[in-house]
Amino acid sequence: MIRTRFAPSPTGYLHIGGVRTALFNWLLARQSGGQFILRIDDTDQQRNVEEALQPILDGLRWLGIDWDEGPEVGGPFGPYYQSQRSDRYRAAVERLLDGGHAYRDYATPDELKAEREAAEREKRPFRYSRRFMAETPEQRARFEGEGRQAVVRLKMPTEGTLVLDDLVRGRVEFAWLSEQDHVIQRADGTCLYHLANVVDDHDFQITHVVRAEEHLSNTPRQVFMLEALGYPRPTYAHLPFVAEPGSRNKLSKRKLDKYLKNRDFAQLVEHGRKIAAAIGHAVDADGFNPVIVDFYKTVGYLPEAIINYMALLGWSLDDKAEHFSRQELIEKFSLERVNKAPASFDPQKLMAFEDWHFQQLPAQRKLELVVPFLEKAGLVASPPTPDQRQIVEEAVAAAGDRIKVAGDILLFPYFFQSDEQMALDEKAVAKYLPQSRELLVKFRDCLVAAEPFDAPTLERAMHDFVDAEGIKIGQIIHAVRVAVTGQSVGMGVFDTLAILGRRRSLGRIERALNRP
RNA sequence: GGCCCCGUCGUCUAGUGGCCUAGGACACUGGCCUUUCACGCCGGCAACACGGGUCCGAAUCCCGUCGGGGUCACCA
Repeated sequence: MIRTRFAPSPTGYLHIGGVRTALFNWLLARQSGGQFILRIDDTDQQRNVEEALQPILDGLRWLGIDWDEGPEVGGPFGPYYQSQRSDRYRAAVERLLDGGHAYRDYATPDELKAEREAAEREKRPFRYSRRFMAETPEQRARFEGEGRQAVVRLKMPTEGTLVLDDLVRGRVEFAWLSEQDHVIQRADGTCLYHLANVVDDHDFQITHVVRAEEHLSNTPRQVFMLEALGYPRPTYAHLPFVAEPGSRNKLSKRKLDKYLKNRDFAQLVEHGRKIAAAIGHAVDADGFNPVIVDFYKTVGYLPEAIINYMALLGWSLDDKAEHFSRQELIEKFSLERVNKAPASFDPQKLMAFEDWHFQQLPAQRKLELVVPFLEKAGLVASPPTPDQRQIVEEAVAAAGDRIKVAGDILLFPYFFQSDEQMALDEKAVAKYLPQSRELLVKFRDCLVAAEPFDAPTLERAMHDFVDAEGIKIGQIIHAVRVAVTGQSVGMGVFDTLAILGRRRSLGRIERALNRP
């Protein structure tokens, strides 16, 4: 029975790199009929754990990464918050102390710092001298008499090597000598992450520890602890991390400004901001950032597209397969095929996956996804009237793959705006309207006469008009578009006219003609 | 700096000694379609970090170099 876990800290946001780690853990559990556990690493007691956790939980749920045990669902091994498990950790510390695998250390931070600096000066690797180690009551009494306070440190071995068989890394060796006597319990009695991690993984019966590569170097101390505690060693798999676009550095939420210098990244952000602004969502740099999952949710990306893209960031099935459904990923995923090298996040490729997945959707589904954006933007009633629904349906169909993200419906606001509300792109107006004025006046009559007022009829009407006038279609079609939509780009003009209907089309042309 | 990890087109990757004059995808780019935009179609550019071995034969194995990253907290 495979049991995996994802252990986020309540930071207030779900990092895209975290998603990949969670996904791989989830996939592994789901494909084997095992369990995926969510544990909250909140040992550095913050104020608003619940508040800082909610976006993470929401993000995971939105992505379809559900957990069998953890916050909000409970489970037989709870609590699943590290802050509520301190007695478990203290008991483990006691056992480590009793077994001689850890010791109380009374060195002050300054004394420690001095040792570190001395080692650096002499250009030798630092290793704590254990000068203030206390293993007997007498020693403790003496140090405490000096007013010192104790932390608990691991008493790491000084010889031999640890051999780790990592599912993605292969065989990795560490010399015990180069490991530090890490602190596992602070002077105030609270425990540190590594200890908590080992205890929890054991308590929750985690069989496979799948986590980011940055934890590889931390593994020896964890193995030391779990062996000292008599726990079985889980199977480890250290994933390459998700890197910045065009670099090998770890992707970081705080470096958005730097990423914005990357053209593709800037494009993605700009596209997102436009949509977010239209629906009244705050677009400040901190809360609205493509490194965070919430960004995609806000803009209307498909969770299955993000899942698909993330799965391929460091994993592949073969030389061809690109598009996977959730179910296919569950069936095909394997840690053996996870890459070792970091994979950098490519906004354009994500968008390509989004596009593909969105175009797979049936019209009805697209409609459901798109309507909330129009509602939030105040372009349709909530819920939309039957007439509005009709227009949305036609617009989505006519837009075709121009809508890649649900929020892209806002590219076509003019269907839902009154003539007065519709914004005019002055540059487009200046470019196409003046020289086509006369033609536009004449073409108006074709629109009056067209029967029925649908795209094929209108197209025929325009071609007849063009033939009769002896002009090129370009001399009239752009003017019509600008007059009717206010823009120079968009979906097919005839579709646009048909969706707008005769009355509104004529009204807008009239309006354009009457502009000073 | 010590220790550990990593190194195939710009990016994600296929590749486990001959099928590789290195395949696919995204991006870029030329053309077609369309007098918008998007899609689609056809074509192009573009990589085994470097140097030594081993071998009849190396992107694939070994050694070294270089480069990148991670980690060395009373953070997680």
